[in-house]
Formats: sequence, C-alpha cells, structure tokens
Amino acid sequence: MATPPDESRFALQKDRMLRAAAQCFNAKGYSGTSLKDVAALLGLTDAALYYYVRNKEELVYLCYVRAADMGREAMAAAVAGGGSGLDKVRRYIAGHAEGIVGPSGPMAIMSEIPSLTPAHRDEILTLSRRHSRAFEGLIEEGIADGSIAACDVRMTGNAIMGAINWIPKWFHGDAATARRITEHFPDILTGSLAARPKS
Amino acid sequence: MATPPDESRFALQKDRMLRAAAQCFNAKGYSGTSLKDVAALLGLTDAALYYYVRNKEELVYLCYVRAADMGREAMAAAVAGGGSGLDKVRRYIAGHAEGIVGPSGPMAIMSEIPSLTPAHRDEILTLSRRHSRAFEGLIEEGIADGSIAACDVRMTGNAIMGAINWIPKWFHGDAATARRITEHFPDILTGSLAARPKS
Amino acid sequence: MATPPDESRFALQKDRMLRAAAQCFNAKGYSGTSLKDVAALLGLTDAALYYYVRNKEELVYLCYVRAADMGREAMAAAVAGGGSGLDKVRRYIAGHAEGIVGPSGPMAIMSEIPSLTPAHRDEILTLSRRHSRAFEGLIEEGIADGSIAACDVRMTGNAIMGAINWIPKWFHGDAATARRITEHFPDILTGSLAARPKS
Amino acid sequence: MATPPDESRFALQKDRMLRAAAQCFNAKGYSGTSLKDVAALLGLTDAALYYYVRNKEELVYLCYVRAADMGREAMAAAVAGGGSGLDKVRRYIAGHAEGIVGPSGPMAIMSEIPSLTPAHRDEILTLSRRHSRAFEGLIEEGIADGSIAACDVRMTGNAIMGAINWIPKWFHGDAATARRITEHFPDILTGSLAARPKS
DNA sequence: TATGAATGAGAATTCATTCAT
DNA sequence: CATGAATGAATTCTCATTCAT
Repeated sequence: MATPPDESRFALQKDRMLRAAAQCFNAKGYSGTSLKDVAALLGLTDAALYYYVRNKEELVYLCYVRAADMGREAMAAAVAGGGSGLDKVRRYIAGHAEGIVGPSGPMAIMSEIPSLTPAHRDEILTLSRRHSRAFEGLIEEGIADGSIAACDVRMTGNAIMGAINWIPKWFHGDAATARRITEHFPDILTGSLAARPKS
Repeated sequence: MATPPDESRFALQKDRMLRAAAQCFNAKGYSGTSLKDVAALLGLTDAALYYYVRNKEELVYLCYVRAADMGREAMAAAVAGGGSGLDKVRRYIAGHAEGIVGPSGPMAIMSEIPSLTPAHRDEILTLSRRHSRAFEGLIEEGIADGSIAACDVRMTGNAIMGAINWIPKWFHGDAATARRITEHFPDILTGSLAARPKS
Repeated sequence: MATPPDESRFALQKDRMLRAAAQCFNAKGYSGTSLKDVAALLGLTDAALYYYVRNKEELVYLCYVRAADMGREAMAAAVAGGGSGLDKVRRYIAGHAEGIVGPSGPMAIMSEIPSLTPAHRDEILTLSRRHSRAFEGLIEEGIADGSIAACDVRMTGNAIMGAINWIPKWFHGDAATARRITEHFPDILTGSLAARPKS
Repeated sequence: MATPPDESRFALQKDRMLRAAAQCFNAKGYSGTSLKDVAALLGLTDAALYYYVRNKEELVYLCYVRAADMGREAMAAAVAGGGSGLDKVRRYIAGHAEGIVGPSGPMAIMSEIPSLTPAHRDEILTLSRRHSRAFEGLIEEGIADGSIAACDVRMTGNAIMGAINWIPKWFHGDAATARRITEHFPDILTGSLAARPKS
C-alpha cells in the first residue's frame, strides 16, 4: 500500500505532508507551489518540512513514488477483478479517478517529471512507462477478447489518461462532483472502446 | 481571426511572441517559464519583451485571449459545417486539437487562470465558461437530434476537454504524432457519445 | 592546567567536546563548522551540546580560553627551562606546535576573534595580546643576552606565530608529519633570529 | 597579468568585485562572508553580483584563479631577477607579501580549497601544488648553489608560506605596517635558510 | 527597438536554538 | 542526559522589472 498511516509518528506526519504536497502540486504545479504553501496546509513552517525531506525536489519525487504505488494498486485491483479487458479498463479508470478525488488523499499527477533530478527522473519515468504499458495492455487484452473495438492503442491510452489527469484542474473538492466523476468517467471514457455492431 | 498580423511589423513580432510564450507555458507552466525562456526562443533579451507587453501576467493574459479566439473560431467552424450534433462535436474536437498540435502555432492551454489579475481572470473565466457552455450545447444538440446518447453532459464535456488539454504534456512536436492525434482523437473521444442500439 | 578533567563525568565530556570543537574550527573555521559537525564527532546530536554550553559562541570562547591556557603553559615551560632567550623561544615554538599537532588534543587557533561577543572578545584579546607580548619579550631577552640578532620584534613575532597558526591548514593528522613539524619548526623559525657573525 | 583593468566596463567591474571579495574572504573566511558583505563594499546589492558570477563558489574560485595568476607573476619576477637561490626566495617572499598588503588589491589567500566544486578544486589544487613545488624548487636551487643551508625543504616551504598567508589575520590595512611587512619579511623568513659557518 | 546593468521581492535552504519528553 | 520535532533568522539564489543608453 502507499505508505499507509500505520507506523511511527514520523511516518504519519510524512504521509500527511505528501498528501498536502500532492494537493498543492496538482493545484498550482511544481514551481507554482512554494514550500510555505505546503507547510501552511499542515500548520507548520516551511523549515519544518526539511525535517522530513531533503529537498523540494525530493518532495515531488516522493509524491510521485506514492502516486506510482497507488496506480499500481489500482491496476492490481482492476486486474484482480477479472472479466473482460473492457471490464478491467473500466475498473482501472474508476480506481485511478478515485485516487484523485477520493478520500485516500489526493494522488499527485505526474505532470512535471522534467523537474526531477536525473536519477529520480529515470526512476519515475520507468515506473510511469511501465504503468502506461500496463494500461495499454488492458486495452489490447480487450481487443483480443472482443470486448474492445480495434483502435490506436497508444492514442487511446493517452486520451483516457489525459482526461483523468486533467481532473484536478476543474475539480475543487466538493463531494457531489467527486461522486459524479467516479460514477460517470468509466462510462464516458470507455464508450468509444466498446465493440459494437457496425451500423 | 485569431492571430491577424494585419499590418505593422509590431503586430507580427507580438504574434510571434505570443506563440513562443504559449509553447513555453504549455511545456513548463506559468511559474515554470521565465521571461528569459520566452525571449530566448525569439532570439531576444527578456527586457525586450517589455516593449510588447506590460507584464508577465499580461503575456499569459494575451495568450489566453488568443486561445479564446482560436477556440471561438474552431467552434464557429464546427457549427458552420452543419450536420448532426455529433458531427459538430467531432469537428470541434478536431479543430481544437489542431490548434494545439497544428501549424497555427501552439494555442495556450488555459491551465493557470488563477495566476491572472482579478480583472483579467474574470474576463478569461467568462470567455472560458461561455466556451464550455457552447461545447456542452453541441452535446445537448446531439442528444436532442438523436446522434448522441443521453449522458452527464458536464462530465462528458470535462472529460473530452481534459483529454485534449493534456496533450501538451506528452506531445513533443513530431509531425507523425500530430497526425495521429488529429486523426484519432475525434473518434476516440466521441465513441462514447454516439447513440447506439441498446444491447 | 589546560585540560584538567579533574573529577566529574561532566568535566570530562566537556573537555572531549572542546577538543572536537577545536578540531572542527581549525579545519573549517567558525562559520564553516556547524554544531552538527561537532556533535557528530562525539556521537551526539547537536541539541545535546547545549547541555554543556549556552551557545555556539560560548563554544569558541571556551576553545579559546583553553588555547590560552595551553599557550600559557607552553610559555611557562619555555621560561622554566632556562638558558638564553633564543633557547626559550625555541622551546616555546616546540611547545606551541606540539599543542597543535600533538596528543593533548588539538588546540584551537585563535583565528576568529571577531566572532566573539564583545565581552568575550575583550577578554580573549587581552589574553592574546598578553601572550604575544610575552613572546616578544622572549625575543627581546634574546637580543639583550646576545643570543638573538637585532630585528623588528613585532614583525618577527607575527611571522613566527603565523607560521605555526597556519599549520592546521595543511596538516591533516598523520603522525609522521607531526614529528617533522615539532622537530624542524624550531630550527626553521629561529634561524633568522640567531645572532651570527657579521659577514 | 591578473585580469588587469584595461578592458571593457564589464571586466573592470568584475575585477573590482574580485578584489572586494578577496578582502572579505581573507578577513572572515568563505562561510563567514556573505554576498551582502562583498556587495556592500562595492555599493551594490547582493543580487547584482550574480550578473558577474554564477555562484558564490565561482566567486571564490575566480579569486583563487586571480591569486594563482598573481603568484605566478611573483614567481616569474623572482626568477627573472637572477642571482642565487636565496636571492630568488627572498624576492619571491617580497613579491608574495606585496600581493597581500600592496596596492594591486588584496590577493586572496587560498585557505578554503575544500569549499570549491570538485572540478574547480582539482584545478586550483593543481595550480597550488605546482606553485608550492616551484617555491620548494627555489629552496633546493639555493641548497645546490650553497646560498641556503640544507634543511627539510617541504617543512621550510610550509613555514614560510604559512607566515605570509597568516598576514591578513593581523594586518588591517595601514600603510606603515604594510611597509614593515614587505621590508622585513624577506629577512625574517630567510634567516634560517642562509648558509652560515658552523659555530 | 533592444540591451546592459541593476534592483527588490520572494523562494529554497541552512542552522543555531528551544522545549517537551 | 539526550533526542525528536519544530522555529526563526539569515543566506544564497532567481526573476520580474526598471531605466539609461
């Protein structure tokens, strides 16, 4: 699980911090977010963050690692649920959206990988690509099992992920909208995928 | 028209500048982009930009105005093309995507409206909302004329626009990908909309 | 005596601390040394040092007091040894150098008196000047007894003390070099002083 | 010559800056000197320094490069003057001291090489070692030609350089003392070297 | 028009210092 | 005694901005 709050005081605080950071980064981007912003959300001074993290860069990095963990979980759950490729894609979309608008704390959108240290960038890029591949894999599985119509898999994956990643730009935390998102996005984003009779 | 370099050398240069700025902002965000970045793209010093623009803020503002113009054009063209609501939606998607990856210079994604001056923010927000409404209007038109299945119009609009707005995050300028985008995005993003026989 | 860990464990620890601090200060200067550096050398946290000392400033101050004590001892020993002024100067040089490279723990070089509190600064400056005078006194004694040739006493004193005080900049703790220093410095630094037949 | 003030406005200001920086660094060390200190000496803001230099580190680095240039000059002049090894050593000492207390602006003492970037450190260390070798070479030359008595060359070199490098710690700019330094240091520091009849 | 030189505000980061435990 | 957690001040550094040329 993604650094679950079941450890020491230190780990708990660190996890709170990562959630606050993810929220800020999603809202205002990496360079648009000052450490003061994050700290304020926690009722701390910016200097206090350095107790948990070496760097601002390390802060994003850890947010992204956490996001990768959550993504992996969503993927695992989607696969574990069984069914057709389309079923898995829909379940994954729901899970991913849930990670962003749901109560497990906002999951950071990996939108600023270039801001990372080369070493961190490589690591995160690897995770991120692996994840995209896995998602595209689900689509291909659906095509193979007939639940999904043939399509440009890469573009389709990009479109779906983009629609989800863009959510923080217009979603501002109200529960009603959150429900609409998780409820409708799987439908909206897979309608095009469903194999259907030629008209 | 969106970028009418009608007469003077001034307007031409200014337009070049807005395109360069849009490119930078799309790639690295508002605060991630320094005026030096924009100026470098034009072969100028940052100080020179102040000849065309009062502010960095005014620079984004103008980028967004330009984007709104382009969006309006795309919308007008989509409507002017006639046909069903779905047809118009598809045409609009193509036009919007074209504005981002096409040769009319990158269109700025309105992703950082909060960075604007209150006055400018209000103005852009109005334009932006009006535009979203217009897009949702096309969807509703499609539902009414039977070309589009009933759906949560607001969410659907958000999803589609998000998928498009996210493009700059993964598209890095190669022509082949640009073609794949404009070719497939209308299909991918409207598949779910098409009315289809109840199964 | 300079470092008399006479009774309590407290005094012993404090003395260890002063030695560690002197080592750090000699190596990296006052502002270049963080309390963490000193603490690390002792296997403690920086916060722990505050049990022994009110201040970072007090830490240097105490180092300098200790150094003054050691200097006084070296001076006393040099004088107690008797002989000509030159003999005493040579003995003092050896003793001083020994204090720096020898096993009695590094003696702090008083190189950053301006960093001290006004009160402490005055006190240390007094000690330091008294000490320089005493050293110059030895030189004058040598001139008087004919063992040292006439010279600019102040400059000569400064040159000799400088050569010694500079040692920590290039000496990094190996025993062989330490031996070379204590063995040769008295010769090297007093050659110019020895009275010799007019050529 | 060491970045002589005969070029553009830019180079002139940069040279002024290096002199101011050297003065500060000599007085208070690298970490004890804030960029504000240096800037204040020039009547500028700290931010202005970044127009000339990328870094605080680059500032020291350039000071050291300049010092190395001046040292090389002093060495060249000492050698060019001809005469015995002892003559050259004396001339070098005078030249070096002149660089520190004289009007060519204070020459930075290379006392904080560890603060440099690895790359810069390597470069400066190379220059510095080469320079020390050259100086030791002069001593050896003197031993060979009989003008200098046999001695531990390395230790002797260290002692002499130390006495000179320590000057900024007690010299505070008055012309009278400056004269005493350049006048007496060659004598004081080479007395021990002069070959003399066994007593 | 455009640049060179400089500034001031803000951001990241470090560090001495405090205090409850 | 010693540490963990936090703070506030100072420092380095960036950047939009200005202005004389």
